[in-house]
Amino acid sequence: MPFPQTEVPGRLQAELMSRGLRMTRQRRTILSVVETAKQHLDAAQILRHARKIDPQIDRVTVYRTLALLKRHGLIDELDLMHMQGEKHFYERRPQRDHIHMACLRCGKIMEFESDLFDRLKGQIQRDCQFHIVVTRLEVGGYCSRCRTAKPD
Amino acid sequence: MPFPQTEVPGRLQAELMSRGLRMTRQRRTILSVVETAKQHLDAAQILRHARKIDPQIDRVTVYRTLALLKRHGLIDELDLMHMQGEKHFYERRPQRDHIHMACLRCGKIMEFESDLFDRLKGQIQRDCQFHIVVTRLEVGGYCSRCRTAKPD
DNA sequence: TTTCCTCTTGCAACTGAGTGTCAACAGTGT
DNA sequence: ACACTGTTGACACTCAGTTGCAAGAGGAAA
Repeated sequence: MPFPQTEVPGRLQAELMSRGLRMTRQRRTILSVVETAKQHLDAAQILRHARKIDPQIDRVTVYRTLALLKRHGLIDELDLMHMQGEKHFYERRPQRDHIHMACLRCGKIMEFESDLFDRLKGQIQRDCQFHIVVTRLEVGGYCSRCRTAKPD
Repeated sequence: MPFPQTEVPGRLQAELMSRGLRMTRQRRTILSVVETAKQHLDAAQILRHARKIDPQIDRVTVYRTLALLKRHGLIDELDLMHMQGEKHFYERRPQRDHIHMACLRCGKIMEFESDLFDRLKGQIQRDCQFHIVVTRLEVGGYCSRCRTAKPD
């Protein structure tokens, strides 16, 4: 996911405010959690982190804030190939889309940017006359470490 | 999704039997539903269709059979950008992977095959030394009919 | 600073997809 | 037909996410 250090802290908050949305104590908390996350977090993990800062925060507020951020295109929702049940994971939307690769053996999530991916998106827009808002490319398989000993 | 008419009827059943799995009445029913589906169906829809053929069939059996087919790589599971809640949709695994495009306005699902997509997968395998088992590329946006009048 | 409007929150109850357990059942090879 | 073993159906359960509503809190205007 985008390195926290390459991002301006408070960017999500600034974006929401510039859109005229109310900046509440709870939203600030949840935004800071999402913004400083070092892995992909699901809603329950975001709630746990947020409660370390503000123990009163409710899980409903987390869901609502994530929905808000998603609606405004500020975060992306990932499934990570449903490797850990049906939960969804979240990450700040990066400058450039990337691919998520999930190792079916060790569970590691890897990310990959590619010109071909960018070109593929361009082809879709042109050939299908489809205006792309969001993309999600997830790949399941075996990472270099696990591929030599893959199951069944 | 792959046109039913281009597929050998009973292919899924033949595949499962060749893998030494028991061919029960219920499995035959569910397989035929999946094989002849004309759109992407979720588990509940597959159950409903299956019950028209065999009213005794239980939803647990549908879930178990879908899991079996998925485990054997005979069907793919789709999220279709979570446009209709959290349900998952299923389709026979086609010869060649394709991209799913979901119109955020009218809900239409379109499919697209692309050499660039095939090349991208090759690049991932090479550059990341990642052995790909399954891919899912879903795109959300606005189709040609809806793009002129897209919301907010 | 205080007021007031409106949006947001927390709570509780709910929904709906999917899972685990276990006794009864039914394929399949002999 | 038998017996072994994998499969099914019923039921209760889990867990992510949603809804409705009264109370609370931004923040713009006075």
